[in-house]
Amino acid sequence: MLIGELADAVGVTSQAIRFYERKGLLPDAERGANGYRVYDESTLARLRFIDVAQAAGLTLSEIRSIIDLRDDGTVPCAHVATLIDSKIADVRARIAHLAALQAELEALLERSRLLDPADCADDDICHILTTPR
Amino acid sequence: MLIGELADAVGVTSQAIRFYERKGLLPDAERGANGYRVYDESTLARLRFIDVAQAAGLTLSEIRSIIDLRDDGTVPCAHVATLIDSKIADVRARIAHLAALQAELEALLERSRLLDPADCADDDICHILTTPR
DNA sequence: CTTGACCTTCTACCACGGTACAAGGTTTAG
DNA sequence: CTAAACCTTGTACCGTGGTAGAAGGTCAAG
Repeated sequence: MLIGELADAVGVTSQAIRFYERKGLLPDAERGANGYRVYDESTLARLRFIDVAQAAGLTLSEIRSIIDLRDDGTVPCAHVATLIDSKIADVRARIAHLAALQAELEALLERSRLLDPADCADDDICHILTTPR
Repeated sequence: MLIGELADAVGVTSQAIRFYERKGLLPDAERGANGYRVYDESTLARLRFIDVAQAAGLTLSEIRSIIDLRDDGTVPCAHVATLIDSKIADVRARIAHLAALQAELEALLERSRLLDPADCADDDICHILTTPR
């Protein structure tokens, strides 16, 4: 399988595959006589794994840490559970932050309905944002 | 007021102020005889505005769009209300996305407790992530 | 007169996950 | 024989919000 075929099979670009290789997410590819990268099913599986792991919100370097364990012969389950655990904490924190921001923005929008544009002084740029609560 | 004093007054670095100037968030500063940037209160106010607007989740280019209207002599209220409105939609979408991710991660974590590491086959890298639901 | 703390410009770099060339080699079909 | 559709490498760039450093000018205190 050539890089373009692999790319089509997984739904990424050839460049992305080379990028993953450079980042150590894929092993250095076998080469044909012409220097072209040649792939088998195992790379297909690994790319699908990368896809699944990304969908689970893992970064490429986190995914790499899993793959590295695997390639060392270690079963990465415990590490993956730890990653997922801290990712959950991370997501929760981001949700809390965004929820607070949303409440703030809704209050601002409400205020923008109550304030009169004519009261918008030049030196505070925008009284919707700068009027103290 | 020199750039360092202004920076200290607002709680940002001198470099950040030069950065804002380059990005058009601050007017090109007046210069003293020695070439140093010299500021008055209006820049202080503008920096505080940038701070408030950033806290409201606006990007620097959105903030710039507000400032540009102001400098054109337009009262930016309607624009700001629009920005806030679409920012709310944006934040809501991100929260929904993160909430789905959180549910997914929690399901994965739960599964990691049920699966046996010994079942973790070599070719799927990590059965916690790849086992189909 | 020197030392230290400022200031100036310009350039490069950080994470993140790629994308977009350019300049060349190969392969396949017509 | 040529055109297209591949492949190779290397490098630079995207947005976001800055930070870091180099190489130099200025200013106040002692």
